[in-house]
Amino acid sequence: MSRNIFDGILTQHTLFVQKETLRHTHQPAKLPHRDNEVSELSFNLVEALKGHIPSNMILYGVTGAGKTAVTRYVCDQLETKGEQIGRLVNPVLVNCRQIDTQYRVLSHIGNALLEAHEQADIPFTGWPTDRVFSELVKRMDSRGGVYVIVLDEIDHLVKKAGDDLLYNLTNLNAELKNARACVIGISNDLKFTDFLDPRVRSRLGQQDIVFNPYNAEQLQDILRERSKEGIAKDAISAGVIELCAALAAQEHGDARCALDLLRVSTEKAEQEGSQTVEQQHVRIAQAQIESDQVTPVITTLPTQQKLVLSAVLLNEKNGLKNFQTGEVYNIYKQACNIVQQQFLTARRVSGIISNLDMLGLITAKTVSRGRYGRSKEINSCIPTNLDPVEIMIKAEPMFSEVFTNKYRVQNKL
DNA sequence: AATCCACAGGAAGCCCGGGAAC
DNA sequence: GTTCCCGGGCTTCCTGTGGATT
Repeated sequence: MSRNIFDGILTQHTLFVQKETLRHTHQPAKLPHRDNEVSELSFNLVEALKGHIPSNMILYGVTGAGKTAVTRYVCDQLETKGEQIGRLVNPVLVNCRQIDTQYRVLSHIGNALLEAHEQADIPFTGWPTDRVFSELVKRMDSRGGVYVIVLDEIDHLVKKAGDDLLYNLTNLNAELKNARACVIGISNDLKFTDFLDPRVRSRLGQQDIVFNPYNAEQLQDILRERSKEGIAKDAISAGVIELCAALAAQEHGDARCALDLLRVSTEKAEQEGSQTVEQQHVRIAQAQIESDQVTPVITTLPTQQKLVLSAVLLNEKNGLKNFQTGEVYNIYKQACNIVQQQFLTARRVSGIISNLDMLGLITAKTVSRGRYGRSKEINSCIPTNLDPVEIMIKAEPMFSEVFTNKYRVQNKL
């Protein structure tokens, strides 16, 4: 029998019992250090089980502080309890990072209300938005019950699409006859309500919960809890959990980051054929995660955005730092010439720079230089252990000419 | 106190590709 | 087919602005 390349790997000793439990998408049975938040949320949502309308809420907190996990946990329990006592409660979760326009959120909720065997029938485009809205109202009324609409990353939606949607959603109960609805917004940004119409703000923020970041000890508890289920007994050597927790605590207490670190460290140890996860594996994992996060973001950038980023990198390569928009724009135009691309207007490039900032590839801070104008201080902020130029050229081979000395790209003309 | 730089970033509108409805 | 919608990328035009310089 011929040897299959998977033979060796498949039978290799594994350190995982259940890898799923170490993913941040996994819904654990226990949520350590979030008892207060769970009870605050359920104290409000219990109204749904009584057939009343729960207050609208906003949950604040940095990424990986457990907002989404707590909400999903409470919603699951709520739905189950509702089934037991014969009250129809429908939680609908929407991630507004992917679903980020009014039309898309409404159609997503509308399609989520169908029975499992029915096909999604509100098209992703084509209808007028108000028709999607009235269809949604119709469906909610015909099914009845209480709807809990959870808008995750709501700040992202508001910054992009404004607050019309929130105005409509918080006003749903005026339209509904046979059903009831409440809205729960989840935000990373404490001040996002500044962008809201005052009416929406007062209706939405009836009750707020702030999730404080986890500290290192709390992160350790989370990791221990999950690894008990997910990783083989005694596979983790001393100090590993502590190290993962400490590194994640530096990253503003991000539990997601801590879990990723532990999972990838274990994967690394496994690949090495090691029987235990050591601290060195965590270091390797950390580098790996950084690279895995940044590389696809760069490679999937549209061409024009790649060119703008290249201009930033080129400036940096030439030893400059804190350069301003105009300098980037100049280099960008020359780079466009080299790769024979039409260049865009300064206004658009300014927008692209803001976008690259949001993606975390560069930092762009608006500063005033007095007489010398108001601009941005731009720097790339790609982890130093990565070579962004190499990633860029790999993704877009023709850009290599931009970075070579064959054509000397100069800063000032 | 007035000026003025070098932009920031909002608003409106164009064009395109997707689709629905008639 | 025609006419209507949505959304993304882009341009054009525009007003606004913090603080060094005059």
